[in-house]
Amino acid sequence: MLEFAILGLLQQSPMHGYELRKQLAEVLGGLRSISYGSLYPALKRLHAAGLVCTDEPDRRAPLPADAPPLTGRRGKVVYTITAEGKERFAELVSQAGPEAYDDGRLFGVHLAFFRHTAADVRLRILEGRRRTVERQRDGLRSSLARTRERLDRYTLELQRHGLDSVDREVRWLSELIDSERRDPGRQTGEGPEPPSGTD
Amino acid sequence: MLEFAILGLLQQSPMHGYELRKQLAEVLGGLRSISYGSLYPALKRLHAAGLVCTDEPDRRAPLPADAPPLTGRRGKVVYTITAEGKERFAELVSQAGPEAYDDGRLFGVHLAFFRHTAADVRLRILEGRRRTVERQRDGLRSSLARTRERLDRYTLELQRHGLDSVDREVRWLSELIDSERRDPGRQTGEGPEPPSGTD
DNA sequence: TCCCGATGTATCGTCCCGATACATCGACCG
DNA sequence: CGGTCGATGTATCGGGACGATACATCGGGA
Repeated sequence: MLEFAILGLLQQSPMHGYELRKQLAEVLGGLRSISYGSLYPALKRLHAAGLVCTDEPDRRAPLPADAPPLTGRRGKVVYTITAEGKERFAELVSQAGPEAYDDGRLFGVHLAFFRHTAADVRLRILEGRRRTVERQRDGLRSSLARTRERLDRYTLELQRHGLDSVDREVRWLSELIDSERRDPGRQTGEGPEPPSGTD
Repeated sequence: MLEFAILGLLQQSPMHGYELRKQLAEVLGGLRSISYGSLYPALKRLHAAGLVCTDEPDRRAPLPADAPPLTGRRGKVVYTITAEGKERFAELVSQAGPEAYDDGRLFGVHLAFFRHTAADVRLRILEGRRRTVERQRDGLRSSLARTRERLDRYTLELQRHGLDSVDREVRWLSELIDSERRDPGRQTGEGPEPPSGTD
């Protein structure tokens, strides 16, 4: 998930971890920002996989355990996406497996990079997500109907509010889907499928 | 968090892990259910801490690494809360530190056990949560105002929807708080503070 | 009878998080 | 001129939660 988001951001321009985190928070909807404990390991994984590279020479690897803990100049590290990284990102964008629908955050990241996504894949993702949320809504609704008498006021309120939220999300997704259907080619931008290519 | 929820459920009646998971999903708002990878380690921690006990004799500990992987009868295990567990739960309920407000799930669990919670603590928790969500809302709102022109339609929609959600949550909390203020002693039930005790 | 799905317990590797430590830089102030 | 304070910036650690998976039991239908 995080890797996907990082690749998407680095595709736009090279960045520091710090900056990356801020952009990430912005893209993710502002409410939940990513922690450094997630970000740096993710960057390390991406670097190890050759999907990003750094301008930092090699001050990273050596450092034996007995050295005083990193009291050498620790400069900024700018991360840049590689050609493999771009390939991988395009792959992730176009595949959009069903796991993208269950996790709201992964869906959010996908949505944030929709301008890199082909119109048919966009529709697939939106509908998949709607299906997931609809299932949640139905489960919640029947659970609420089943347990209406057994539960106290607070639990009931919590479930009512939750049901209202998912219900609104379904409607929101439906609006997005409708608008997508009305005007499929809206702003694909730089997707891997130019509109002239009819496969 | 999970420990808190488990103790709260076991307080009502002893249960299997499987059953516990279903109840948990119900209490948590139905949308996100807990996985066994969380549940069983949590039960193990609680058992190690002496907060719950099992009816299972001791088929658990031995089993050296070279034995064929657990081909002995593995029966159901009923977990029961201990006296220490009840104490701990009452402690967690009444303390309700500020960390309860940041995490929506922890807040949800607290809310689900509000009938075990004293009225003043209830109010404190609700207001703390509202403050957290208000901050989220304000941050999101200003971020949206700042970036309105730079972002594409999809990201904007995502943020608009997110803002709408937190806004609704604030209003929902405000209604709960108002109703709580109007009628503080509503249904404390079995809280550790009987209404006659004026401290 | 035999298999299949629901029930049920348990672990593994992985991801993510909060807390923390450490380092650099500019600004403001004495 | 120097000091410190907050923003910027990199990095790790322990722990919690998750998905996937394995294993076991039991009832019912082909």
